[in-house]
Amino acid sequence: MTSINSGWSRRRAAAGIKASLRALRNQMSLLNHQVGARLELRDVDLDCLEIVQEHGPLTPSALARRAGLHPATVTGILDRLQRGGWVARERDPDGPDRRAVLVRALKDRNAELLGLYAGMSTALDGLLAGYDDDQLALLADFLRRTTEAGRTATEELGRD
Amino acid sequence: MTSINSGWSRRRAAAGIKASLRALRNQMSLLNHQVGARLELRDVDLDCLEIVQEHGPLTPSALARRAGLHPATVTGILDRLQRGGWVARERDPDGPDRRAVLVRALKDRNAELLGLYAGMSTALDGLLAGYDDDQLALLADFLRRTTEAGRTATEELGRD
DNA sequence: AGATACGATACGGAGAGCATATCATATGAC
DNA sequence: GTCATATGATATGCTCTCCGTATCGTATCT
Repeated sequence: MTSINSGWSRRRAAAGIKASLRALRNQMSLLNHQVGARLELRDVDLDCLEIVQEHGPLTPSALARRAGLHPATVTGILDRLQRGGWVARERDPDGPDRRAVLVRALKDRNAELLGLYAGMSTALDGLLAGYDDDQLALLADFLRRTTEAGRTATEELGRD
Repeated sequence: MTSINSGWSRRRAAAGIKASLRALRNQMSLLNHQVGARLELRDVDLDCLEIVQEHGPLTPSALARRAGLHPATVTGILDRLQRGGWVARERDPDGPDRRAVLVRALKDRNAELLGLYAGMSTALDGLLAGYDDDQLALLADFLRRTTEAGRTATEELGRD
């Protein structure tokens, strides 16, 4: 009895978490859209900027692969990001591949960006204050592993 | 001493969670992008479809407000979603406002959509199996409250 | 009733995204 | 080495998206 009920309630709980995850992604993307509008950047520009900030410096083609975009599309995105002072294109004449360009995230406008996320950041601070250290660690670990699962799933869909 | 160290480590933990949240949003959007590509839908189409599925049926203008888009843009998005059989536009001649259109999510292609998310869903099932009921409840509550915080932050940026 | 506001969409222009071409550089076979 | 082929980044041109505005129908207010 207990095990049956338990299995059923766990399934419900898991489904609920998946739905919440979808809703969260959607809401955060809506927030990103507002932020991008203030900065005159497209959603995809912010997506790419985030990749460069987290995984950069990298080449435009590596960025294109990671973002699932055509290399020519990335050229246009980088033009906008560079024009706005968000990234720099670096060519290294002494590098191993002189065709390659390295895209590096600049910090010049970080404060501005942080400012636009301030509302969310403050709300999160308040929310997180209600958790003890163990719970925070649990959340961090869950987010990290879910992201990793997302990366795998994305790559699987991207192949072919 | 302990309180100072504790405060400092909590701050680090909170910052880490915020960064993980950003990375997670980004990765899930990349996954969505791949899903959308398979369905010949733009990212924004999937965003809107999700809103309709979760908060619908609603009018195009309500959807535009929620998504932070121009009403004319939503017309085009709904054209694509309708053409693909994802939503239906309903006009109710007996409704309180005969100008209004109601956008309703259809279930016809739900299985197809679920299939594209299957990789992520399975990975999540495995991940969630490692948590007990209390931990699942903690995660669900965190996701729900974070989404709510995101909604507030988005609305604040959207006003003006 | 008339004036005004609002919902949805048509239309046109600016620009995004991408397939392809181009040019420079790398890599491999011989 | 030399030639052929592959690869990185970007230019070019085409299609489609997004959005400002106009339009049409309906609702609301006085």
